Amino acid sequence: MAAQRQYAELARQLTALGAVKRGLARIMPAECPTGSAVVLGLLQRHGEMRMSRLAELLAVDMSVTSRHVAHAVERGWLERSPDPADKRSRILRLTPEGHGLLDELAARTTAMFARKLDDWSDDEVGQLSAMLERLRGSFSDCRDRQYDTPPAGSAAAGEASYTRTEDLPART
Amino acid sequence: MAAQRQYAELARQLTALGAVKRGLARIMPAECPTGSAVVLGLLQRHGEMRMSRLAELLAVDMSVTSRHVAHAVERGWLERSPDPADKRSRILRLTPEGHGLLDELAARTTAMFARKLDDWSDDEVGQLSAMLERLRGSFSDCRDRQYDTPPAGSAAAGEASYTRTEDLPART
DNA sequence: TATTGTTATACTCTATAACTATA
DNA sequence: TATAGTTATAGAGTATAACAATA
Repeated sequence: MAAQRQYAELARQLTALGAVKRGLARIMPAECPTGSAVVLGLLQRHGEMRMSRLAELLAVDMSVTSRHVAHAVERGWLERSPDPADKRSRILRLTPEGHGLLDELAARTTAMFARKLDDWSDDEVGQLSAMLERLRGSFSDCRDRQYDTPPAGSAAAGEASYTRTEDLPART
Repeated sequence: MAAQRQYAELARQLTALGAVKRGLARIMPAECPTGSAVVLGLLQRHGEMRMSRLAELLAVDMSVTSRHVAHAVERGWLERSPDPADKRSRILRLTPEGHGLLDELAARTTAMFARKLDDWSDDEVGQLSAMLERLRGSFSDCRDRQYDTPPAGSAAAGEASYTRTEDLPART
């Protein structure tokens, strides 16, 4: 539990991160907006998966995911094959072109960070990543219930995943 | 200087921050998008100023700043008075309504963070803010010069402020 | 001629809602 | 009836370019 001033400061820092994100956006290769890059990155990290799983990892609505994926498919970076187990679903998989683009992306981001963060130690970069990871976790946890008494043995902050905005618990 | 893997991880964490920012966006009062909130916050923190200075603090193009300000002026949260020293400029100043909205905003963000980050210590929140501040600094520094030899006594990373995209040093 | 600020246009990311196909 | 995914539409944030007024 921190003081109000600290929360205000954190909010300011977070909303001011736009410049950093635009810095990342500027180094994207042609035809590849950040959205595509993130999709490819998740497929690289987690392997092939279905749309719904990807939407979950992206933490955006599935309609958004669908568009990002369509963009990448049109450019040959990934393919959608039918899921034999469920004909409604499609399996997403990186193509060789997708892997190639990922290599290019890694090279560019590394070059940029190496330049911008040349006075950051290995450890400091790691600490920032870790804190951001934790921050994301704290926000996606279901700490939204402003109901006073969480059911007895409460696992209130347990697993909960939504791939669609409608599935979210009521906002107020 | 960190390893490539760490840079990739940092890039991932940064691009995945959307969910957190949307969390903040959701608690905004009616008619008040995050853009307005940030503008008001900067005026509260730094006092009255001109458009160009605000654009600099926001780190966005002045055309964007102009729209955010117009939105806030239309709703009575701030006023634009002519600058006696330069008839091209306008001085921005918070109105009482603007101050009132800022109070409301502070209350809402505090409530949200207190709920979401209830297991973060005061110190941890402070550390994250500090690292984000430093990150922003590292990115706005003019470390973009990929020209090999910075002029002798180089103050290459010195003061540099742009309020307009056109004013930026060539991108490649 | 350069600078301050505004406006018009376009692009990216996102959500909501309506729809199709399958379970 | 519910779920997986797509598409159409709209809103927020941003940049670029053209413009007006002033320096």
